[in-house]
Amino acid sequence: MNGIAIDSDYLRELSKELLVEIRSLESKIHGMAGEEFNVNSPQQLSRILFEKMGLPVIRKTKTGASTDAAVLEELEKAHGSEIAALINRYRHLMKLSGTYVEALPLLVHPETGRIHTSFSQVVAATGRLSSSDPNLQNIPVRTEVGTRIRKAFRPEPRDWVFVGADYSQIELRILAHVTRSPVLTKAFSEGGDIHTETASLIFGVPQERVDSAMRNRAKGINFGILYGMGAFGLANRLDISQAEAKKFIESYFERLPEVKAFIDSTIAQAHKDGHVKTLLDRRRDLPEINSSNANLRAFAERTAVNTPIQGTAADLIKVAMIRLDAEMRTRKLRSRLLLQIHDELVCESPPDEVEQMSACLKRVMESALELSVPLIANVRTGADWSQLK
DNA sequence: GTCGTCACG
DNA sequence: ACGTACGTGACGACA
Repeated sequence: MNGIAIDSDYLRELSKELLVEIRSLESKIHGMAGEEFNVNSPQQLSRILFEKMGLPVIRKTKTGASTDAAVLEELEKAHGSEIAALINRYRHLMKLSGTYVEALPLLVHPETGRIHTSFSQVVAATGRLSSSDPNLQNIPVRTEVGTRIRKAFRPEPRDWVFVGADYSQIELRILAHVTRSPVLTKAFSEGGDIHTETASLIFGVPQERVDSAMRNRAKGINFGILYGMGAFGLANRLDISQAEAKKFIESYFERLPEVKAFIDSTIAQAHKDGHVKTLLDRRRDLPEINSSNANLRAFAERTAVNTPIQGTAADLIKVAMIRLDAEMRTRKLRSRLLLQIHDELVCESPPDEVEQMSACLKRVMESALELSVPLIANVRTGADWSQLK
């Protein structure tokens, strides 16, 4: 209903710049391939890389040899393929140009001058919202060009300010709550860095001795736990051997036995009930949890572990949104809630309401549910969306 | 319409 | 022996 304003002129300028680089990359790629072809066609690209240039096939898809970003990276690193790096950059720019820079200005509503996404409450099986036409929950953020796209989103009127708030480590805090793990609880209560803490624990070194590689591995495990990973998945994600990954996982469960117990009991309960529930009793049926097909069954078991966590986070932020709306009405604020991005809320406020909205967001989000660990919401303000990070 | 790919949490 | 981390939506190619 509210919609969010974008600077279309700025995006059109950005578009021109990106197209110049895309054309230049394209002709370099054609030059190295020795012929013109459609770089956007995985089929044609695959013929060039694996047949004409004789590069090794790294992984297969249903229909042929994979050319995804990880494959191209490997071709570059391990086989010295210069064309691979250019293709990855080309793909990146095409993606951002086609999906965002070109598309968004066409979606500005003629009467409101804003972009109006649709949020659905009934698509995602975990209880998350989903956003479409356009999806404003997947606006780029991880790269330099991504940041420049976020700059196009501006408060309107122009002297207003974006106020954004995101939950810190919401899913791991929920894991701490549902497992009652003393180790996780202590880490979150003392306010340290959870991945460093985890690394210290599973590698048996003091936190000051945890380097970035160790922290990264611990981070991989922490996320993997939430997704029901196995050793193979973790090994791939962290680019380590399966045996090594297995050791990390064993070490993790040895130090955090309550997490292991939660996973096992959740799966057992799912087999009994045919469904799992979130903290606020949202239910997800798992019709394939007792399937005789091992793949389907394993998938359902991972889902059984993930859904109570992801779904509780979804419940939690919905409670916060309802209370925020109530507060805004009570206080007769002119500020508007614009976006929800799973663990984050983005609002726009007139200058004289920024302080009040910031405090309100923080308080409402942090008190949405009383868990056994504190909830932390970090609030930021900015003159465009890129400044909220 | 399906596939491969890739953007986000 | 096998496939292999959860949840989404959108794009271009191709049939």
